[in-house]
Amino acid sequence: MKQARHQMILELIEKQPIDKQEKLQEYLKAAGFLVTQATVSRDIRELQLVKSVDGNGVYRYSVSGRQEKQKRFEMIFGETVSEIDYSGNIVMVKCFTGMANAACELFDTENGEWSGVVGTLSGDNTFIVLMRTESDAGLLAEKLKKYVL
Amino acid sequence: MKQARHQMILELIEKQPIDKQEKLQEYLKAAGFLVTQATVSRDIRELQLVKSVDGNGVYRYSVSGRQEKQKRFEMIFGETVSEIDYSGNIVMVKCFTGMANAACELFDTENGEWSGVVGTLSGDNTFIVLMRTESDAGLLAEKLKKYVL
DNA sequence: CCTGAATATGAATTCAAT
DNA sequence: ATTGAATTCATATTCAGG
Repeated sequence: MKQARHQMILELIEKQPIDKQEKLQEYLKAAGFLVTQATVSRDIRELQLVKSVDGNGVYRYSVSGRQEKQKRFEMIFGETVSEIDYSGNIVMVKCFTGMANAACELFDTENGEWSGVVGTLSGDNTFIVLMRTESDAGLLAEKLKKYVL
Repeated sequence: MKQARHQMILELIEKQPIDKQEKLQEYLKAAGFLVTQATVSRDIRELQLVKSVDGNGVYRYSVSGRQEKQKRFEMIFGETVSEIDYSGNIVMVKCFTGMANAACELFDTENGEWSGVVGTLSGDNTFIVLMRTESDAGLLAEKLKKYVL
């Protein structure tokens, strides 16, 4: 139940500006989800939504910047990277031809997420990540593998 | 007064997690700004801060994703681009040597901000933006010029 | 664990004053 | 235009029950 409701909430808040939980609650009711404001409050926390203010002075719930960034990363990384491996303290990221630069830039902009990164170097088909230690390399490789489709 | 207070608020919320306006109010008092919760509420709206939730379940006020993205764009674009011009429906963005790809990628990721963009093409020192119409090109050039230092 | 009802807490707004 | 005091409104939490 909760799963589906969360999904619906995400859809609802991106379609129209919703400025209060009560309103969201109504939309949910219309979609067949009978819940109280208390539940909506919890859902909003769990989904890490934020009540932001849009230019003028209009409040609306929306997904956080972090989440958008993360989603974007997952999507693009998955579409450009074909394989991850590592040896010693170097992680090798194999990409579809010509995609390595883009993938590498993407990886770089996402810095702050990764720890132990010394630097990156990109060719056409592959980029490498030089890590502080071998164990850092292993951990990073594991993490990145999750994004490969 | 308000200007300085806004600045202080931005500094305060990034130093420590602040989960309610009352707490922000106290920090402000410590910094010599005597205001009420009502004013803090207004400041927060004017600064477009959001109350977000960080991984665990900890609320904190922070600057919105949009703002961060915008700041980042201004900073990098200003540091990589040297000159903007246009002719017909093409905008030419001259960059410091070797920077064009990065600047162009940055421009692309900021899509949604620009209207009338057909596509981009990057060399080493320059990238071009093909626009729908000549007037689109003029408008974009004007906008982008503001970011050149 | 998930939820609702009631409640407590937090935040926005109104109204008046400057 | 900016603010504070009081108020209303919105949201988080508590507590109980499934």
